[in-house]
Amino acid sequence: MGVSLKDIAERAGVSLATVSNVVNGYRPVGEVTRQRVQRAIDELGYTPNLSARHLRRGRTGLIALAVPELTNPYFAELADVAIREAAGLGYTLLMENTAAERGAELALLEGAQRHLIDGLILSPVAIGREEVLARRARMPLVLIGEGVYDVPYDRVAIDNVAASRTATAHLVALGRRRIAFVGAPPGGDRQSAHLRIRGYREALDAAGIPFDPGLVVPTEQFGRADGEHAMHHLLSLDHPPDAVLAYNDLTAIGALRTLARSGAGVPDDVAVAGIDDIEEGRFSNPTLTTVAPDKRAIGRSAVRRLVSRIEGEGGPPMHVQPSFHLIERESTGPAR
Amino acid sequence: MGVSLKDIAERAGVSLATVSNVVNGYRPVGEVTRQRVQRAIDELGYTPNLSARHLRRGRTGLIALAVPELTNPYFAELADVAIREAAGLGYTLLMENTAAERGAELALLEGAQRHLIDGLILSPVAIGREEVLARRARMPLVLIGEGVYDVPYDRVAIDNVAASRTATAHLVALGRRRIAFVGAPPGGDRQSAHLRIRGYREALDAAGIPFDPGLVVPTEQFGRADGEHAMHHLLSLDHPPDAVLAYNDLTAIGALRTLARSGAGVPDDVAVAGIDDIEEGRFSNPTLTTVAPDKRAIGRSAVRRLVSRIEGEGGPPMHVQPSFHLIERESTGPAR
DNA sequence: CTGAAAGCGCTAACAT
DNA sequence: ATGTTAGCGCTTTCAG
Repeated sequence: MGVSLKDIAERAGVSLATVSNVVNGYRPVGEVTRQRVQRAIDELGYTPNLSARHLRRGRTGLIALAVPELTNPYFAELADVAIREAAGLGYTLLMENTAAERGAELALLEGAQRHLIDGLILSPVAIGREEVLARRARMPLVLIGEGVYDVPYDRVAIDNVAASRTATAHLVALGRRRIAFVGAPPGGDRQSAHLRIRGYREALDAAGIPFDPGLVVPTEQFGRADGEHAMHHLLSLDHPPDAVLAYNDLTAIGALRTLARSGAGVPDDVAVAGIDDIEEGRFSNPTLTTVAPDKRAIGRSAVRRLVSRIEGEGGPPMHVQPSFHLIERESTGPAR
Repeated sequence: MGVSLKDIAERAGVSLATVSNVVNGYRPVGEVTRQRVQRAIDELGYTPNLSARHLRRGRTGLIALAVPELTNPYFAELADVAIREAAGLGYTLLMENTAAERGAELALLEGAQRHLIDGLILSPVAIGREEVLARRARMPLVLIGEGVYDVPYDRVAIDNVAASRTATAHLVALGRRRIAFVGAPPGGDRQSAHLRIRGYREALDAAGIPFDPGLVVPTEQFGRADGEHAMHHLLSLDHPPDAVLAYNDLTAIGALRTLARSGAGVPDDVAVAGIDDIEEGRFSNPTLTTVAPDKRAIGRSAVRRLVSRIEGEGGPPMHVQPSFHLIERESTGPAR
């Protein structure tokens, strides 16, 4: 194997403990000794064996970020922020893919990786409040998104109702009256879709526009293909919508695709808006109006909360609510 | 702490070794004993402490996939495949972001994470052949992409010259004569861009089309914004191109954006093709013609090669060359 | 300020 | 088929 503390201790003519203290700085070390040790470390190219350290400390320095889809740009962008933040705090972040499967989310929740990671950031979509409440594992947990709410864990999520209301109000202000919502939850699960629909309805109510259930289209998943199919369905209606709010940017982009293919003008015939502000929407044709959550804040807060808990911070669970803002682009803009 | 082997051993009235063998199956265990041990494991909810196992075995079971950009869909899709493959082989895959920085690539190459990971899959873009040859670390290494070639390590990469040649030949076959290349390397580094330019030139030569250096546009990076700017430049030329091959799909999508904004017709006025086959290009407007590398094969081969080396496979370095194929979509299709 | 030594939980070599 | 035990490399008491 490689160079160990013992090698350094021998070379520098000191004890193991002293070398350890030079490395970790837990106790003061005399200047002369420190230099001798440091030289030995440099000469031999010592780096601590993390497995041994972890075994001894009972912690691994790893945390996991579990998301329903790795290839979803929203989560990729979030992961990017979270990885940097974790590194800055001395932790390594591991990505987990739950594939939006109940079993996977549950397993993680109950400590599937308990010996590998010190804590978990989970974006739950397939499990509900009861399952989180029934959790028995003690590993620190931070939830992101509004998939599960009102549980005794730290949580980081924007106000989805408000975000959705804002986007819908924008469509209303544009003079749209038949506003569809694409991306309702298939079964009845998927809490965050419910919240976004609630915001949508609130904005409709506020504008005195009657709610038409026929304009709310359920989708299996929340990808581009789902938006594409849902839009297809909407265009086949007797009275197609004049605007669409999609569950997220990805489904919105799918909708744009169908509209382009059908020859419908966007925004002239149909205005389209999404939620997430993924970079793809800044380059789509037309560019996509969206609600931008503060992804930086989400990623950083989630990691910070988790690390605080790992390092022993007590206190009641916190709910961090990062901000969001509407970004108007071509898909709801004036006619070109 | 949690439940340990010792607890199980006591509960089941057997030795540590026997429990270990039930868990790992290294030695046969009597059926009756096995059942007693298994019951104890289930009742106490035992899971092995990985740090201890790693310390003892001298391996961590972690491997890293280091890419220049986490938010690039190509790498996200690759990571998705690789994570699954690694899990299937009993390893956990860690994502590392080099941000295309020389220092980061070099550090990883030289064993920055040596005690955390058993092996590294690296997609080098900022370092060159010499730096890889000068490597002193002994940790197993697999390179992906053609950023560095002809080095004594396993490598997984498609034939970039051929891929690019194929795409260019397709544009030629469409009757295009002024074909631009967007995404040349800025400095002179970035080997894979060179290879793609070589393929582009070969196809031009084969068709008897003179090479026009003014149609090769360097870009800082290889993202959407870079394609957008490069296309802007091309449209400002006295004789703008009638086709564009982009370094990758992302830059191609940036080019599409500029073309849409300028009112140019795609493919009528300008045909556009990319390389990578990211899902985004299947939904862009117009949809993007691209060269699709076998990402599944790339991700799986890279992980398998690495794991083989970690587990002691010797032999000369292998070069795996997954296949690719052209996918014709609207951006080079007939006029709508 | 420094040293000695216990022990984290596991695997594997050696015994029975 | 099962048991005993050394030791992986580190941190952290307890002594000095």
